[in-house]
Amino acid sequence: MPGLRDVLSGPVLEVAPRLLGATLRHEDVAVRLTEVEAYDGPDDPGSHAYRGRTRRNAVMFGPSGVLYVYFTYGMHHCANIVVGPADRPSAVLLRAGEVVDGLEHARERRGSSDRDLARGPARLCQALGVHLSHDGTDLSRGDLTLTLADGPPGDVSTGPRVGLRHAADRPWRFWLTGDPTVSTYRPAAPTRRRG
DNA sequence: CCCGTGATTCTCT
DNA sequence: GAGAATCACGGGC
Repeated sequence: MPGLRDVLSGPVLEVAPRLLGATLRHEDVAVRLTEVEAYDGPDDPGSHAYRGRTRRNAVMFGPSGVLYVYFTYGMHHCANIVVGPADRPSAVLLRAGEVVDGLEHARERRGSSDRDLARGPARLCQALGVHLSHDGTDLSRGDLTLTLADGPPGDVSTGPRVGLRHAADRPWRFWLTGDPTVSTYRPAAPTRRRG
């Protein structure tokens, strides 16, 4: 049976759907992933890595199996799992999940209905208590761990990515068909010009 | 639909 | 450097 690192080092479009049903745990809270999105290396205009390495995206250029966390819109954190071969900066954005352990703690952090605890990339981070200090964390040890699902999680759907201005139409979003914790689809906000 | 919110990145100098 | 645009979002109406 291949190890976590072996699975995650494959091509991002193969790895992303395999992360559905996997469990990401931070201390007492665990989330079963129900929706993810692929960002594929230097040729993907939607990826943070598209314009090369910066301080923010540096961990995308490192080994697979670590968490890439960034802060955006002045208030939200989003988490990705770095995947693919080491020379290719690819990652899988964790868009939504179901809280399967530490429900009380997740409720304290979120103050929402149970369905919405991790329904969206920033909500997922908030429910898990993941923030910038976790950027670059290795997921195979420590208090932040990823466990792959034992078998196929069920039907998987594919569709366009959410909220990007560039290359959103690539059907690189994967989710568990019919799962209620999958995020609501919001197309990218139109670019507003200052007037 | 609107808009908060502030770090990051871009585009000039 | 400075100033401006951008932003893989979410809550509220």
